Amino acid sequence: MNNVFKALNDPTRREILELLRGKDMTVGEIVDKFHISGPSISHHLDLLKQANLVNSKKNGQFIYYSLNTTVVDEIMKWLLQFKSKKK
Amino acid sequence: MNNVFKALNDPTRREILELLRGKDMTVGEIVDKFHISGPSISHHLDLLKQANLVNSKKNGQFIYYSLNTTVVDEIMKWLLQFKSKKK
DNA sequence: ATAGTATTTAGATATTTGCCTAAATATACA
DNA sequence: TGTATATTTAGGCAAATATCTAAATACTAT
Repeated sequence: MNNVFKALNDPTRREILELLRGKDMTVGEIVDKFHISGPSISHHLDLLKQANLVNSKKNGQFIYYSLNTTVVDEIMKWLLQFKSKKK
Repeated sequence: MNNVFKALNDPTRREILELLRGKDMTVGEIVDKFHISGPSISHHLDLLKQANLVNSKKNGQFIYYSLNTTVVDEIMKWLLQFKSKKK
């Protein structure tokens, strides 16, 4: 859970997730969407992966990143506890 | 939104939120639940307040902190976008 | 008024984070 | 094999963060 909130605590990483909502993308395609170096984007993707928010799949010399929404459910579940008072 | 994820990106602050789910608490009561100095807890509470995740109300020399769940809905709404593919 | 309790503000320090460039690795292709 | 492209790893630096102690502020009560 720690990794998840850490991953979400950055505007660039959140924007990457939103991009991936449209379609799977290679690192290079993602890099082109930002004014940030490749290595930095690579690092962001690594953190997103550690949080299980994205998957990656190698295809030739490209690596495609895609959304992994299984963790999203967990976050929502965690958040839901606050919508009901604990007795 | 940035403030919210920033506020949630700390185990102590998340634990404070969970504590407040049970009942409103004074700063001192919260401090007693952790092995962290008063000023540090005060700072955490400040960040939670900036994120609109808690409210505070002065009562004599005490300040009571309580949950504010209005932002929780916004986070869930943001998260929900990932559960449906963008066309 | 003085002393005591509750909380915040200020200032210092160690750790973490985000960014960069340069170098390393992996694959493709001529 | 040798060169170009895609991505990651490594190393370094500046800014942000979490923590602490000491001092300031606010209220209570003797």
